Amino acid sequence: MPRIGMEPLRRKALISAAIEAIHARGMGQVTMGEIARRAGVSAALAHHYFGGKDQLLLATMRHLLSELSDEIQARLAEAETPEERLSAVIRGNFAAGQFRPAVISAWLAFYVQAQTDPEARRLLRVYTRRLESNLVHALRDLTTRERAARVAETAAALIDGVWIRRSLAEKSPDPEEAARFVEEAVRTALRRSDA
Amino acid sequence: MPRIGMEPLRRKALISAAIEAIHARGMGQVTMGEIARRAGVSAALAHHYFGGKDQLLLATMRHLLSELSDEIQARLAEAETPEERLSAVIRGNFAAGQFRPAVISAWLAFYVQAQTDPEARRLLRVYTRRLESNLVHALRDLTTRERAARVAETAAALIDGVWIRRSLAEKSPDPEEAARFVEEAVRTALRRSDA
Amino acid sequence: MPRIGMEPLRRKALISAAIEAIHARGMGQVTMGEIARRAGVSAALAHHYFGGKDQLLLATMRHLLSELSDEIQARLAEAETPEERLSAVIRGNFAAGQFRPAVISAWLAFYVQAQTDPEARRLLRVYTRRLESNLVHALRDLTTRERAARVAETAAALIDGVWIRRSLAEKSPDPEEAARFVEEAVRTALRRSDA
Amino acid sequence: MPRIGMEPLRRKALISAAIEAIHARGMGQVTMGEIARRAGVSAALAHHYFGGKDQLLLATMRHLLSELSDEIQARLAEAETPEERLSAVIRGNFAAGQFRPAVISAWLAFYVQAQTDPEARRLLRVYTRRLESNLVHALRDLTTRERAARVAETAAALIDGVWIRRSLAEKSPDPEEAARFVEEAVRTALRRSDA
DNA sequence: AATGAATGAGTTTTCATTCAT
DNA sequence: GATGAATGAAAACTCATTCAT
Repeated sequence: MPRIGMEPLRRKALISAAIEAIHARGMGQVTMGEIARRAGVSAALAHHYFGGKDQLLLATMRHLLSELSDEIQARLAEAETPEERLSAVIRGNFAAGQFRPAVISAWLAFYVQAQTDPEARRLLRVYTRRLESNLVHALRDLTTRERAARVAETAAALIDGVWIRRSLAEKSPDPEEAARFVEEAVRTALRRSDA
Repeated sequence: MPRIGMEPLRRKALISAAIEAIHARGMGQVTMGEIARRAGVSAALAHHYFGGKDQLLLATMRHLLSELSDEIQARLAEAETPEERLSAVIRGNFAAGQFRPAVISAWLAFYVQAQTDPEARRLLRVYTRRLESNLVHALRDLTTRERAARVAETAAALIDGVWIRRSLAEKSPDPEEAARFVEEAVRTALRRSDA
Repeated sequence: MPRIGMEPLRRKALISAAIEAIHARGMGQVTMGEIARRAGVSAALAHHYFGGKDQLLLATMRHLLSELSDEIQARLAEAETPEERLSAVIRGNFAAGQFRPAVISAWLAFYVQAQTDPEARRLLRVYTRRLESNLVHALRDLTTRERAARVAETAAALIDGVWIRRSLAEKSPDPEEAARFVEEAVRTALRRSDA
Repeated sequence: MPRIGMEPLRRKALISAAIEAIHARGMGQVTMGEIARRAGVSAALAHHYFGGKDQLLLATMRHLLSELSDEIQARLAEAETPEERLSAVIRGNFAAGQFRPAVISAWLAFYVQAQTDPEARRLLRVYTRRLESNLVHALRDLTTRERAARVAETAAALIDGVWIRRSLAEKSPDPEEAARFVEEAVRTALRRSDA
């Protein structure tokens, strides 16, 4: 069933399938076969497009990272006050598309991968730095420059921490509630640091 | 040359080897052979002792959980004031034995495992609840009961968040600095919530 | 962009590419993709033209056999004395077009193929018989009929033996020197058998 | 069915099986599975012992080369005159264990392999040099030193050439006849070179 | 108790081949 | 006529697990 111009669609389908498969089976157990089956293509095609399991996984993470970036940029574009910018960064991280069980599984797996795989680590650093830079930028007008860095780190840690903890909680994660929780905690840290 | 009384030593050696192997190869790639080789025994023996790969990995997890618990309990036993108890919980989480690259890799791997494996999830919940309970207990005398729960959650998220972020940073993690950072952030949250 | 009259050119290009590919990767590892890429066409087209890998390889063999035959016939056409005819056969086998590393690899590969593949064996027999017949014919006027057969076999063995040994030697093969060596050895055998 | 001390036996069985399989299927088509099945073991074991297909093939050739060497050395040990030494080298190359269709297939395949695989080429050089050295040594007392080198090369080419040609002949190869043919041809070359 | 030997089951990977355009 | 797309089938290779010793 070869049709022309299918490559981009197949690639997307494979990446989506990879996210679901990682969630369902766990990163350690996913096979190219499983992912390809979910995407409705042959394992051979997945290989043809991505070159191998590791590279499909990296492509998947690049995709998630870029989606996350888009979520945050879209919110930042509409933000007008410093408070809104701060909120945009936090809420972007808990956007509906991101804060889903399957995506969380992929992120955690990515953290693990980053421990050993240099390319994964590099990608993760890009995300980390971008988050920090966004936070520092938003906080610059809300406190002194020295405090901004420290509050930004607190905020980043809270985002990651809440993210992970919520993803392991019994009930399915509630993005709105999680974002609100982080926002309030950061606001608290911020007011305190004004004093 | 089997010697009597070797079993407990071999079990410990295998668990340590598992932690190192997870760090070196990544959870997805660890093999019984690799673990056994690092422990200086045959793969067949590792099998014999633990019953299988999954169970060896779970035993490793239980070991880490119990070590963490011990670190915290030891510090709590010496704490006399509520502030010291709070500090004990935080610092226990960043204890030298815990906050090492290999152990961090193993912990992250277990977070991932917990997304799909019920037994791993159960074990991780035990840790989560114990941490929360320890925190709430320490905070009870420092603020109102309602605020205690919220600050405890903030503290827990900060611990996990700082933990992960530091473990992925360029420079090798500094337990003392990390603990201090979390302590200060929690103290800030606490003072603010008094107001 | 199909153009008319391209087929014969493409066929030749594919056969040349096959020879190069066999040399570069070894007969066992050649793939249609590799050959097609070297010829600058798609694997599908190579398939279309030749009907399959085996048949492309046999066509390549037929091509080599026929080139060798042409080399010898061209030289025989110009030979006037029995000695010249003998020389023509020997030198034809070491003609520049034939005695190149890539072609040598292909020939050896075909020898191997001929061990198991009946069609390849049939083709190789044609070459063997033609060589013998050419030699016997050239030798007929130089010695007795009985001796001619024996010297022809010696000559044939020397041609094949020198061919293989030179092609595997460290230095790149020197056609002129190889041909002269065989010629002299055959002349020696011939003079001796006169006695 | 694991029994202790089986490794050397299995290795030998696998090498024999490889020789037969190469003959039956052709080098390009042999699979580890086929070889292992012929040896009565699992493909996994073949991998375990040899590390991969290429290495099994190299091990097979090392085995054949060493057998050939043994055949020649055994004959040389019993030879007393220069003529007997010369005969020992020639007949060793056509020894019953060597001059069998399956072994011939393996050798040819090895020649091909040597075109691209450096390790195979290295091994082949060892054989080539040893053969030449044996021949020159045997010829030294039969002619002048300068002629010895040239006759040795003729002899070596004859051995290889007859070997290959006989292996492609219709009738199954006759070692005795082949050896006699080469011996006579070499003797002829030798007598001539005396003059 | 401990291990080397052995394998079955499964995974990645490669390719010739086919098909729609 | 020519190709990119797609796949089935088969191969190499890996590994947890079992078994005889």
